[in-house]
Amino acid sequence: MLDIKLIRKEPEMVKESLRKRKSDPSLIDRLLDIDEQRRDNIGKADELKNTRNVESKKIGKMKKEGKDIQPQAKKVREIGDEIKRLNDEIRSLDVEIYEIMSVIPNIPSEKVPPGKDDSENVEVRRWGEIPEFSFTPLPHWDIGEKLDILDIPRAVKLSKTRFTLLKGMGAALERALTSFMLDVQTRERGYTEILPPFLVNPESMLGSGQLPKFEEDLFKCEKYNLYLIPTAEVPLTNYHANEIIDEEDLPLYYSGYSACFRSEAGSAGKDTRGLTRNHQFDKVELVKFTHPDNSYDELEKMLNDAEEILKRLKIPYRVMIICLGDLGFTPVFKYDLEFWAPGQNRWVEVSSCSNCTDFQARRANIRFKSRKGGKPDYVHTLNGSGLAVGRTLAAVLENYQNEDGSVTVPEVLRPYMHGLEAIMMTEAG
RNA sequence: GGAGAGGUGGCAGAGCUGGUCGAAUGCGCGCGACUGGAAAUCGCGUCUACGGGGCAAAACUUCGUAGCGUGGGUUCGAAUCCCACCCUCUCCGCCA
Repeated sequence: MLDIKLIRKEPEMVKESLRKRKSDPSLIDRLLDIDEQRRDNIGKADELKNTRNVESKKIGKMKKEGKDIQPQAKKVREIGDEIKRLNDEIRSLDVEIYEIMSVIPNIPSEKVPPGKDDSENVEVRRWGEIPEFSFTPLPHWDIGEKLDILDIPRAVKLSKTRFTLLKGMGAALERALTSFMLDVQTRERGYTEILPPFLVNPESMLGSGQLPKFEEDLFKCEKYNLYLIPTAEVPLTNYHANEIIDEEDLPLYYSGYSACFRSEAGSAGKDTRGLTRNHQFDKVELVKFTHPDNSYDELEKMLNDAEEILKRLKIPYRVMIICLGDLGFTPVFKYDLEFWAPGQNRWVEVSSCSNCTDFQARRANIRFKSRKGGKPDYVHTLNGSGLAVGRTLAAVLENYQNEDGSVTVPEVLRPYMHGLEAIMMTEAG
């Protein structure tokens, strides 16, 4: 949600931003028109309410004095009818304003590079050596199948396509990765761990920006009016919804594991194999609530927190800045982390770290205030994956595969795997 | 799921035989006085949103409106009455 005052003040700038995002800039003219009507009506209604309050109080006095209140009551009732009419108008204008406001995307930072789609994202740095194999490295789904730790056909039998099932050491490795990620973020990087609900109400989905525009991407539990979360960003960001945080307490860092559920509408044909794009996956999420003055610095730190996981796993990756055309609805600036997948001979996204500035804070009504007074202001919210667990598992399998079909367990994960050094054919299952 | 009780400001807690209630009181918090400093004490202050005016603008200020779980209704007027929904607590049932 943008600030309506900003739209009033600089409509051309907002329109230009919409044009760049291929949204319809005429929305803004419509919005400003309704906004003016609304304010006009509020002014009229408030004036009438004032009159009503004054006249109404007179009735109280008249009653005490034993006078006939009927003529006065009739007069005030008529004022009330007019107020009711204006209120109805205001309400329908409010609805229309909200409908428009909630589909206007955030205004990208000026630092976002131009570009029409993900092919124009900008690489900022690489870490690690791309490994050389003396054999042809396999994609993770082949590795997983051979080791009998990834069973997709059975997952499909149980559920439907685009669901997966981990077995034996595969499941254990997923758990190890999750614990490792959470331990790093909570014990070393200052995040407070949250294990959130995986089903949330529509208000929460509105707060973080999934609704109303992206309903088709969500799984809904119709009977209970709840949605399965597509990321822990939703519950973590809404954690402070409708609250005013002490300025002294900022920044706040939260990290949480959740299963994530995405309908993947419109992704037919993409990444159909393996762990890369499924309806359900595990993720450790990072969310920050920061002072508006330092959200960009905090984004850099958050990016480093996500990178740290890949560094310790010794998986080569690169950092990308997302260009205008690939940015999405909510963030003003976004980094992606992509690991090198030798079995697929390509880079695969494993994390996104975004600064959403006050866009979500406005929707979810998350503000901060100094104890010493002053007006509350909206916090900035940031979110990032730290990391997507399923894809990280894929990264481990592909980067740590050996010629005999075994997979070496990365050193940092061994404490979480009871010291296991490698997953062998014979140990499968 | 059944029975009952209840949801008031940062917290606790009055008000709930409708008008003078944005709402007593206490705590907390902020500023000031006192003090070598602190505690205690005393004084002042302390919600938010929207709309209009003042200011280049923000801060701020002034006027008005709204808000006592949420949404409707009754009434000239609702924290107070009625309805629906949500939530919390206690007991029972069920259950990992």
